[in-house]
Amino acid sequence: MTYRRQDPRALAALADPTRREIFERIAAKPHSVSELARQLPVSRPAVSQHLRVLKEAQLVAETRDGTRRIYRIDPRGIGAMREWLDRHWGRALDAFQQFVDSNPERKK
Amino acid sequence: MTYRRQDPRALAALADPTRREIFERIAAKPHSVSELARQLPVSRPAVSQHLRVLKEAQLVAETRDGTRRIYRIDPRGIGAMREWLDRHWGRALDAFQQFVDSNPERKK
DNA sequence: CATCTCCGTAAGTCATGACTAACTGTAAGC
DNA sequence: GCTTACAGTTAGTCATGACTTACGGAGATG
Repeated sequence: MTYRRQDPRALAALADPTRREIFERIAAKPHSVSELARQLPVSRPAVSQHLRVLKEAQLVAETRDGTRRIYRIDPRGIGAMREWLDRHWGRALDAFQQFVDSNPERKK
Repeated sequence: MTYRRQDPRALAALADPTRREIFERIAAKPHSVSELARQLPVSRPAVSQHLRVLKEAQLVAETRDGTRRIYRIDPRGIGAMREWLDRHWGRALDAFQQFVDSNPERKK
């Protein structure tokens, strides 16, 4: 039951290459859905679906402008990811250092 | 063709919850394959396959001890992820700040 | 009102990948 | 040698999710 502790959904959201591409374009500059779809090799509904996932992961936020929806970066998502990563970063370095120390250095 | 730039495979590797669990256990302390399989609700081959993905993403490294393989953290994977994240972190904050500034604050 | 553009949703297809069972290989202990 | 624990690989099943087409709703413009 210690299984599946609370983890950033952002990790799974950014695993998909198309979604990463969308996210990076939005990071560079806010975009509407059609704008993104025009630049990408997927249909507009596909972009919509990706945006929903990114939004649920709090990686992007939506604002309306008439019938258009402008998507921009939401800092919370990457913030959560960064926290998760930092928790492991120090630990990883420690463990690695410990491994290096406790091992006789031998050249390949 | 600007599509699919070089990105850390670590992102996709850590998207799977089981793999994340394995990674966290290894981060806490080096483990052999059977040890991990005993603690998790999946079979040993499944763990083996997950470890291969984590190894390819440079998130874990393998050392032999007789017939056992000890898996420990490899700093390169999280390092690459951290770099990727940091590239977007500043940008996200800037964009968000700009959005907040350019918007009339109105109470909910 | 009619129409046009914007967008989300529903339904269905198809590929990917997470999993198990069965197998092979290797080191250690008898 | 035989056996036993260790672990990677293969083949096949099954669920997930990324994509499409078709549709429906909301806002602007005539």
